[in-house]
Amino acid sequence: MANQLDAIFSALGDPTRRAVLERLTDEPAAVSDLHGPHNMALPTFLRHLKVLEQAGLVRTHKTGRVRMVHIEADPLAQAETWLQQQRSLWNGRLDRLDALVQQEKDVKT
Amino acid sequence: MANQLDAIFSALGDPTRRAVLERLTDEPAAVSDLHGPHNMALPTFLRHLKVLEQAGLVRTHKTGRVRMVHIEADPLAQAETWLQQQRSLWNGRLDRLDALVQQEKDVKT
DNA sequence: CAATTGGTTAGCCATAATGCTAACTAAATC
DNA sequence: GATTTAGTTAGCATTATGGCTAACCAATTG
Repeated sequence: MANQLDAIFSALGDPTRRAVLERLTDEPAAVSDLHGPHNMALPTFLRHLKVLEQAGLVRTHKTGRVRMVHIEADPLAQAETWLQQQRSLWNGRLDRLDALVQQEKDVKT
Repeated sequence: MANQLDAIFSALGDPTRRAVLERLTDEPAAVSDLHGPHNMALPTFLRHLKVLEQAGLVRTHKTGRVRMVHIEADPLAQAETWLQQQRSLWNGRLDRLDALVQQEKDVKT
């Protein structure tokens, strides 16, 4: 995937993965704990985790036989920034439209 | 796809589609104009547009033989809201951690 | 040290996504 | 009315994604 944003947004485009992130905003958790509520085989679930990890959205470290997973705020912020930029450009456009309308009004009076 | 967010985030997870949206924040455009800068066959590009449309990110209407495409702000806002919620929960958690640390300090003094 | 627990690896299958070309329709223009 | 232009539809090939089972390793626990 070319862009970092590709990986981030793609990762977010799956309900299982978003649910994992939602859970992780609360506190870090072990792989099995995260797996618990999701009705799928563990290896399948593990691959979702790997997608999140490769997008940089979570990090993990293993101690003993337990792997702990914690959320990483930065990539979420990146995604948010892109969206905000779109909105601000969009708003800028609306402002310019507004200005045009004003101009029209001014001409007519 | 279960959730609306699935469709939105998945659609955003592709550089061509994000580029189209970036272009459309400026002003609406015809299909061919949008296609111009992208090095792919028109039918392929059309399918990207369809993905954006099904996610509600753009709307189109055809007049004569030209189909105009314009951006739709709402779904972008939805995505942004989800990200903001995650961040605010995350911040809440940091605040609680902070409180714990403070408590520790207080106990020690 | 045997059994359990937590996680991992490998391999398979089905479906969806992304790219293409070829052939077509319908509107605009010459 | 013939030609060009804008878009559409159909069909094909390749790769990515999301699910599974089976077999395995390594750390705990009994």
